[in-house]
Amino acid sequence: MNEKLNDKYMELANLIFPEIVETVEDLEIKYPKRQLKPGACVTRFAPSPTGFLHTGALFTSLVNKKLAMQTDGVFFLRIEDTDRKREVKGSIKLFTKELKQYGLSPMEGVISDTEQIGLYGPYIQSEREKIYNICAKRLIEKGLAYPCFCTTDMIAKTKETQEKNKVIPGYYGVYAKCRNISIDESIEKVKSGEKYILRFRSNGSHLKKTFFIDAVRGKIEIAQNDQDVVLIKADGLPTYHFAHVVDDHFMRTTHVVRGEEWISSTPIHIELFEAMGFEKPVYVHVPLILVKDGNSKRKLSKRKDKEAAVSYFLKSGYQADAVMEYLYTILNSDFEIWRSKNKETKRSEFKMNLNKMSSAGSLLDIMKLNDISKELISKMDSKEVLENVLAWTKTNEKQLYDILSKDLKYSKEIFALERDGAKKIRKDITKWEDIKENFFYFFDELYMEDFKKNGYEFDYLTNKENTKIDSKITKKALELYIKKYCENDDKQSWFETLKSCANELEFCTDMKEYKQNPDKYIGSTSDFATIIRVAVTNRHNTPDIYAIMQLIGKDETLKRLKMAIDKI
RNA sequence: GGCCCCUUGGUCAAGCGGUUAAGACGCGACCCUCUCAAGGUCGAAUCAUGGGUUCGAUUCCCGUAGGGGUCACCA
Repeated sequence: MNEKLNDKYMELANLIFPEIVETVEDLEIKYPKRQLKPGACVTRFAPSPTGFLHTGALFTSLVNKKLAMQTDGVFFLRIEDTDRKREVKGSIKLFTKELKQYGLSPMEGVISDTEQIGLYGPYIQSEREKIYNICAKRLIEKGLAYPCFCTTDMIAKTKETQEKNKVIPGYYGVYAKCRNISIDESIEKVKSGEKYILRFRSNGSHLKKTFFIDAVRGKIEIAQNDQDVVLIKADGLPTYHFAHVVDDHFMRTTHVVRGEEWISSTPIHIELFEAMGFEKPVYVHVPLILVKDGNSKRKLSKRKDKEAAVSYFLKSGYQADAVMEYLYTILNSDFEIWRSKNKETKRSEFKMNLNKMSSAGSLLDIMKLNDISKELISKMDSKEVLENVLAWTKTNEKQLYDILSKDLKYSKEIFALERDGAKKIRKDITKWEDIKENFFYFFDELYMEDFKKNGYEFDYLTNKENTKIDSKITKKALELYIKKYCENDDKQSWFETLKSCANELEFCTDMKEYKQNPDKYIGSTSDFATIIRVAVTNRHNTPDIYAIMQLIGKDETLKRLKMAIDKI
């Protein structure tokens, strides 16, 4: 009796896959276990080509690659393009490019839009149809998969009824119509050319528990899968679940690192691995990166959040390095402590520990990224800054690029200010996008542009509380200063001149004295300097004003001072 | 709604039965100072909640609440 049933299964399998002659055993030989040292982890990043690289995906890629690197394992890239409807052209090219930009290029698999390397390929799922079919055939032979002739409409109706009757929705048990038809009938239907898909015959029960050890969270206990999930869709391609099991087995993945949104479908995967007789990988479900939305948090959304695209950071002028450094702070809780003790050490030497990964999703903290980025840029010398700024402006801010390129020596000098050889390095560049706002006044063209747009920033002084400084005093100060200004002064005498001017107009040149008796004076040296500063740079917050005057030169300085007198 | 995951200051978080509950970002004050940034010093701010277990719970267990995830011929 049993033998007869087995024969029927074989018949069905051959009917469905007549062209498949290879077996699972052939695949085992073709894709043998990898010869790696004990403990080496084989990981992969497996995105679907639906657009750009997502920030959350960047994080999982990081964990994947890090895990492989620190164990002398392998990190490969596989493309999960089994949903042809959602495919966006050019995604693969973009993914590989963006991974590279962030230093996360795969060591194996898809390495560009035209190349794949490695012995476990093909690494694009649409090219692996045959492999899935071989495995599916085996499942049919074992009676663990069956053709389902239900239409999507029928299934939708069943679901509706289930929801109305408050039973768990899905294709399982008595609701799995095609599971329960006789095998002879199945064979007949296939023979007669009825359309079908392939479903898994689950033996699980949602009343029973299954469990797995998650490398981040520990033991996770969930109800067994009891759904007869789809294995092969109408278009002949597998669903994620089936492809995951087949691919990660034959690509010999040891650690499946993926976002925590996959936890709830893991029981399906477990059952599928067991049905195929494959060894299960270690699951590493990493936390999601969240974003604040009103009072609550939510997953970074491709549609709503610009930060969801990794390109956003580069476009804004963050360095990939800063983004990675930031990602490390959520990667392992003790990274920041390690970093404070190893300031100059490469991140690659930091040992990641999956136990120390937070299991709660974390909010993307732009302020923290800013701080990291600022710190990183402060370590560059002027040459490096200039190179980076040129590279960034070339594609993102052409006008500034052209201006900077005109006189590279001068451009380098403005970045050298309070940087090269300085005891206290100026830390005011967070990202390259800030450059224009911070340095525009070094260029006449941009200075005028800013003036026309915003006018002078003298309000900073005249609107201060209890200030005695008004436009009349401002004008007087500038008139006096322009007479005394001498471009050949060294810094010391420059400052003396400034102070004497200030003194003449009853500004206090002694800060302590001024603080004690502010009423006795018009303002302080600092206020006086601010008047000059605003006239020359149109900003009240700039680096050393003496140095700026030296750099832009006498003519430009005088021109701006005069202009200010005129325009106030 | 079912199931699962998560819960220490505004944010990232250390802690793993006894701590003055680290540190970082952010915030505030002061110092320094020609402004701003930086730097220095100091400060405000956290164990979601109710029950247990225990001599003792932030820590262990159970419940509750809140947040998140997931319930496709999408991944």
